[in-house]
Amino acid sequence: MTNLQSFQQAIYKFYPLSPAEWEDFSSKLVLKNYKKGDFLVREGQVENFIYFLHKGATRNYFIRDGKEFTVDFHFEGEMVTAYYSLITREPSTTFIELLEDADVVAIPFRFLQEFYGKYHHGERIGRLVAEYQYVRRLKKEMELLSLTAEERYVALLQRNPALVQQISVKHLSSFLGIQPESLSRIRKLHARN
Amino acid sequence: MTNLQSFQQAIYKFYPLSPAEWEDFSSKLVLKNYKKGDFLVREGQVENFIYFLHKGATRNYFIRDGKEFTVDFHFEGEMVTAYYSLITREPSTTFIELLEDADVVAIPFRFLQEFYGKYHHGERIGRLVAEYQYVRRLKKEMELLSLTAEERYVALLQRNPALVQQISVKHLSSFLGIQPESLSRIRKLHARN
DNA sequence: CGCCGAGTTGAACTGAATCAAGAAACGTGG
DNA sequence: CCACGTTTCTTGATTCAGTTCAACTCGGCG
Repeated sequence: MTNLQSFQQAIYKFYPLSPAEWEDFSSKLVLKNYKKGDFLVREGQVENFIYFLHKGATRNYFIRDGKEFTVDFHFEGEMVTAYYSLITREPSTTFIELLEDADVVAIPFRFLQEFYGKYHHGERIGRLVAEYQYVRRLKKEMELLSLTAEERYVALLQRNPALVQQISVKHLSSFLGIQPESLSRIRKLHARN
Repeated sequence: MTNLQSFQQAIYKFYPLSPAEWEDFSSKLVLKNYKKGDFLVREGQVENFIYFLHKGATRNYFIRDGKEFTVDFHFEGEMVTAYYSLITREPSTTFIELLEDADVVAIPFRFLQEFYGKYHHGERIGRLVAEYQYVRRLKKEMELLSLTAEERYVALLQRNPALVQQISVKHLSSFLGIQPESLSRIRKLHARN
C-alpha cells in the first residue's frame, strides 16, 4: 500500500470523503522522510503541519527545569502534530522527535484551514479528530490523577504491551511520570519469566 | 441579559452564526434549573446534553476505589458536559455535581448532531469547541506530569485565584491530585498575611 | 446551646526520588 | 570486525514529599 492509500484509509475511518473532495485534499499533501533523531517540531516553533506516519514512530515531549517529560508516542498508521500549537498558533512548548526513520504525509496547516472552510465534510473530519484527541488526553489525565506509578505501568502494559516493549525505559518512565530507576524496579516485579 | 443572550454570546466567541442559523439552533434549546447538590450526569448514564451555565457552578469528578477525583470545575458563562460520554456514546465514568443553584441552557445531543449535519458553521463550532477542550486537558496533563503538588497549587492560584478561593479544600485537593491535609499545609505556606 | 462536617495540625509511615556505582548495550572510527 | 567511549539500564542505600491516621478547632445551623 502506498503512503497516500494508507493515509486515505486513516482519514476515512473518521469520515469518508467523496472522490472529488479527496482529490482536492490529497493534491495538497506533501511526502517527506526523516531519519531517526530528526525533529518534526521543536519548542518555540509554530506548528504548520499535521503528519501522518506511514512508517516510523515519534515521541512528543517537553522540557521543564532541564528535565524531559513525554506527553505521547505515535506509531505507524497514526497522525501526529504539536496539536496545541497548530490550534492556537502559539509557539510549541513541545518537541516531536523521530524514534526511527520515517516516511510521512504532511498536511500543511494553511491548506487544512482552506479545506475546513471549503468543505463541510472537511470540517467534520476536523471535529472528529479533535474529539478523538480530547479523549486520549482525558484518559491519560484521569490515570495520572488517580493511579500510582505501578498502577499506571500495569494499565499501559495491558492496553499496549507492544509499546511498553519497544520504548526505552528512559522515555517510558518520563511518559508515566516517574524516574527511570523506579520504572526499572516496577518492571522487575512484573517480569513474566 | 437573558439566559439565551449570554449563551449566544458564548457561542459567538467561537464563531458567529447567521440569524437564520441561530434561530434554528436556539429553537432546540431547553432551559432548566437545578439545586445545589443535584447532578447533571451520574456515572453509568450516557450524556445527552451540553449545558451552558447561565448561573451556577459545577464539579466534574469520578470515583476510583471509593475515592473521588475531580477532573474539572465550571462556572457561570461556561459550557459543561460529560464530554467523553457525549462523544463516544459510552456510559459516563464521571459525575457532574452542582456546587450551587443553577440556571442552565441545555443542548440535546440529538439536535446537536442534526445541527452539525445541517450547517457547515455548526460543524465548525463543534470543531472549535473540541479543540478548546483539548487544550484545557493537555495543559492540566502537562502540569500533573511535571509539577509537584505545591507547584500545581501555585500555578492554579496564579491562573485562577477566584477559583482557589471559592472551592472547598476537599474538592480542590482532589482536583490537584493530593490529599486535603496536604493542601491545607501547602496553603499555610502561601498564606498572604 | 450542642452537634456535625470541614479544616487544621501533629506524628509516624511509605512510595517514589535521589544519589551513587556497576553492568550491559550501542555506535563510531580505526 | 574489534576496541573504546558513551549512553542506557539496573541495583543498592538514603532521603524526602506527600499520605495516613488521629486528635483537635472552628463556624454554622437545628
